[in-house]
Amino acid sequence: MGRAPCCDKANVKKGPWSPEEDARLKAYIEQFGTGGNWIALPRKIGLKRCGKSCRLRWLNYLRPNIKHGGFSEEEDNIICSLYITIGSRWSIIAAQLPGRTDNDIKNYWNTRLKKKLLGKQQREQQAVVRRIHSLKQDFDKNMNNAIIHPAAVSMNLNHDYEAPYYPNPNTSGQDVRELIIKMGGRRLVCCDHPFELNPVDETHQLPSLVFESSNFGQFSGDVQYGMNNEVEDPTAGMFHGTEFGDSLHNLENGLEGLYGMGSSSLVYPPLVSSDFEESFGHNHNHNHVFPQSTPYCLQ
DNA sequence: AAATTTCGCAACCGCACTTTT
DNA sequence: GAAAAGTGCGGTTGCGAAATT
Repeated sequence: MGRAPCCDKANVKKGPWSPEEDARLKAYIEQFGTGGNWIALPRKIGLKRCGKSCRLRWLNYLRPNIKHGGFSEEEDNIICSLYITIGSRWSIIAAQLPGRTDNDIKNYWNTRLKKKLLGKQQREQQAVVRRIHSLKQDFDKNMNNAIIHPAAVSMNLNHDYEAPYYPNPNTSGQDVRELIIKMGGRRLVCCDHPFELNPVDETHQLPSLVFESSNFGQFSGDVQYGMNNEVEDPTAGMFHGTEFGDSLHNLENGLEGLYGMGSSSLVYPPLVSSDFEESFGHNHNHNHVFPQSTPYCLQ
């Protein structure tokens, strides 16, 4: 047996509200409140409307101090940051913006803000690619021919993205640290399984630098077996410690303290705020590129 | 100027959850 | 504890307005 309908659908008016209906609903609620029962409300005031429809009309349009349209830059930024953090939980987002309704924010996001953010991210992406390219050139010059790993070349990358950069195993942690600072701490990934990492994942961001223990082992394998995929198992040459262990150790030391976390698993910048972290938790999965988490700013 | 397409938004729908009986 | 009633939420729809062809 299905659920009983909340009202007699056949005898209920649908569609836009007339000014008379608005006035009647508003006057009643202002004088008597909702009485804690939306279903009974339309009968009491002689409206041929579903109780849910009355509730929606009141919450989204008639109640006092509602703002419509004219979203400020600050509101845009709050919505974007929260959407990135918690997704389409419009009621929670609306609770952060006095006078805004979840419906309004949802509509605004779907029709305008999403496009605005997307356009901004594309522009940023292009700027970052250009900047990183020039930084890499500097870095290469300074670091005595640091390598771009052949695995990065073999990744079928869209031309909009820059291949991940695998630092020379002899690079010191301090040098890497300086490079990261220059890059503004963006899109950094350390992971244990680089070949499982989809470079253009759900964040649509490619890590600029891939640091992980096996980079060094793989480099060793290339040295040992050649650079042209002669090695059947790309992870065959991986190893830890020994001759490349020191540079890995240096690298991790260089990263530690920079973002409050440094390990061979994942490095990412701080979250939007500690409040969000408290409220919604955060993902520590390995192989997961954490979205850039500084507040979005659309100016 | 007319026809067509796209956009913006109010309102509806269905479902999950909570409260009441 | 179960069923019914009520509430709240997110996704979707439909329609008028604006933009484009």
